[in-house]
Amino acid sequence: MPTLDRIDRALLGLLQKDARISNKELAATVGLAPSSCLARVRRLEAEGVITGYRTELAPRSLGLDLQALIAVQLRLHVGEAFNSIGDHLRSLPETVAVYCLGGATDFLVHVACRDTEHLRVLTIRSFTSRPEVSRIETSLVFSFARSSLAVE
Amino acid sequence: MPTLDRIDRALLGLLQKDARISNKELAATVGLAPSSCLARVRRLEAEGVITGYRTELAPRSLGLDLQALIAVQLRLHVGEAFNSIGDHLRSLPETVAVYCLGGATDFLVHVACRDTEHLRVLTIRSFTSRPEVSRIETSLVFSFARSSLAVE
DNA sequence: CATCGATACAGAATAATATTCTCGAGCTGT
DNA sequence: ACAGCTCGAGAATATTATTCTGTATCGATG
Repeated sequence: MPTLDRIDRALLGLLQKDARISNKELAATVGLAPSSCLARVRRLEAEGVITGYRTELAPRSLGLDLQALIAVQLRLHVGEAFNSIGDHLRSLPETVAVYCLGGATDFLVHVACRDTEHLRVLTIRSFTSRPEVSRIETSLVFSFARSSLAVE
Repeated sequence: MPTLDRIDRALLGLLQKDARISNKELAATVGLAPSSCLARVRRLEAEGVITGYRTELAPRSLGLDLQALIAVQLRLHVGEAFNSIGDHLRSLPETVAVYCLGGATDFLVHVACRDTEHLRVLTIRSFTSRPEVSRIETSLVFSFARSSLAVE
């Protein structure tokens, strides 16, 4: 379990905001030499603190004008059903994120669709017609904002 | 409204998976010269198709072992309340993501906490004690997976 | 049908950056 | 004090990003 000092946290804060910041600028901002800075980042990657670098896209630009959250209740709450439906949900091209939850709702799936017809077909074909699924409830997403984790 | 051709989509697919891929490798994979490839990426950024490059961290590594979804219902459904509470929720250091929803729930907030005590204090101090908030319902997040948007 | 203009790409040249390697400083425990 | 360790700096090298220029292609127009 890695221990993160002040410099590590500064690096993580900067990288969260801009994953493509150059190592040189990163180093200058935290007050390290580029070589030392690079070693730190490599270590954070190797230790699993950094799990990936992702590019964020505007769904609108891809013709995905409609986002929804689909709450899923399973019929049987056995391990197998959780795994199979979980994998299925994650593999859908419309899926943005999948939450596995405690409580009345078993899964919550964030999806991005072209239009209401696309969403309608999706819910039927990939949700309610699955044998593990007992019922679903779909909510429209008006807006969605991601936030950086506090590293201090 | 930008139109994306086959190469643009290939670039977006690759960048989603690894935001730090080098322009050289990107170019080689899609079959362009580095200069042309860079021009495309710059254009995608300028057009707003690419909204940012983010580094994904393991919450566990930051000592955030407990994630929750907090469903928020407002007392008054007026525009002002939506804006003020939305800004507030987004600004919390514990916030991972904020959804503004249609339906019974007005906001759904994904938070990451150190432990149950942290979560308890958070819900009271930053949620139920806000005047705009009517009631909240907190669900434990067992697992959370993000997915890439389909660009095809 | 020729031509103008715009767009997109390639390739070379240059600037900037990443990466590796070696060295030395500071700590720790003996 | 000394060996062993960690961590960072700085130089050298390799790789990459970026700019610039020329050329081909396509579409519209006279």
